[in-house]
Amino acid sequence: MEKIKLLIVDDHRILVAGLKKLFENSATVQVTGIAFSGKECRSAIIKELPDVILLDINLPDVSGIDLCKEIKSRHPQIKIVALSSFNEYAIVRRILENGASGYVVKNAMPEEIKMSVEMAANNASFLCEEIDLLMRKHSKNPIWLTPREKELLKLIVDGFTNHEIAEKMFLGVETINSYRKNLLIKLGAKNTAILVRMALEEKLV
Amino acid sequence: MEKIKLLIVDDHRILVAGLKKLFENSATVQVTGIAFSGKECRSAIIKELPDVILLDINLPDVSGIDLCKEIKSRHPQIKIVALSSFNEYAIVRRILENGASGYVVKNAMPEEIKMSVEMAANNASFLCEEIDLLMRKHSKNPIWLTPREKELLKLIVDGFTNHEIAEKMFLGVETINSYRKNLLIKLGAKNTAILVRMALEEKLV
DNA sequence: TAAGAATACCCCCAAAAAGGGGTTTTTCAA
DNA sequence: TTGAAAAACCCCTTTTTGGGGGTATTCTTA
Repeated sequence: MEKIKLLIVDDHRILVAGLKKLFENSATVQVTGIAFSGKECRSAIIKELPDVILLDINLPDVSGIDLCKEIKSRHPQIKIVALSSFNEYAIVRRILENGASGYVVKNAMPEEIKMSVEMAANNASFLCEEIDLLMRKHSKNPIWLTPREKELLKLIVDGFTNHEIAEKMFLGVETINSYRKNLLIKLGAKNTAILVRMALEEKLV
Repeated sequence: MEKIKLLIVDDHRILVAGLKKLFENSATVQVTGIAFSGKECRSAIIKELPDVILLDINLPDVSGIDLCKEIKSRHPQIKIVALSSFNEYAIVRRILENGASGYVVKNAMPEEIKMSVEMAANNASFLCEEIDLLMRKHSKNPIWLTPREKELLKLIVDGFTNHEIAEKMFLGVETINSYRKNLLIKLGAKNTAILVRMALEEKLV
């Protein structure tokens, strides 16, 4: 059986060195390429046709989420494992929605990283322990805002008054008022301060 | 001349592997120890008495800032280079105030990391390029709040009304009103939403 | 096709915040 | 010791928000 061809995409040079070392003596995985940016990643894919990509979602030139989507649409057979420092629900959810087979935080155990690559290659999905826990916790009380509500929330966070928002959204001030009150109830926020805080902390905008 | 004795403290195993590799063939630096937590760090210091510590400021068990302070008070001769993913002014400033000789982001070039350790050992300070730029930018318009203003801002972010804040701070509501208006002017914020946003984004609280 | 969201609108009113003016006392450093 | 900054207080007014009720469309999906 052939070894799994792995492409590592991350601008953290030291981390990449660590990853290379991790797979150095692996019987199942072979690191066939390294890329430090989205651009390098694209050309590496064409050159090497990897089976799995370990993809940092914070690259200097492109959003990891967009890149993930792009890769999956062009090469659906390539499996992607997202690699990131963030353990935030919104980010994980978005990257999984965009075709990633796994998500591993950078301080995960080496075994978890190895595992994630092998699982991905076998068409299975994998989340490191920390993220798995996070997803379970959040799936209990998912905060789901309608597109319109998100739009409004963003404008509130940007500091516009109801009057200004009404103009921007081509709606009546009363409508904005209703929406706003609804948002407070929906998020259990007592006032604008809490609303803004939640929006920023939970990355709702 | 003796080699610089370096202790690496970071819970990101892969990154640590990369760092070890980085110094493997170094003529000037020798990695004498590895620690994956604050606890391990403390015992490693006693055992090995390193010259320089590469210290991740996001350890699982302790705040890197507190740990840095603690180490410097017990072993003033040990130089500390902070290692982090964050490029935020408030964090960098705080860690430098607490005795760090340098600050390097994790996606810095390997040369920068080597440099930072050597500079630290020679009693010089070092900031990686990205952080150096950040510090220059922010030193132009430092946002300085008085202790009382910070206290107030925190309560605003926590969603309390002027009335509630007045009770908590044992002050009159009018006083809170004045302070609050002053905060808006000082930070150039137009309303509470912007105030909360700035407080969170600039880590003023 | 009927229920349920989501969207958009309306009124009243009270509470809170924001904008404008001030004063006094304390604290701390030049 | 004398200023300047910080801390605390006060009044008036308008704007913005929040709390409580509603109603009427569309659009989707079971």
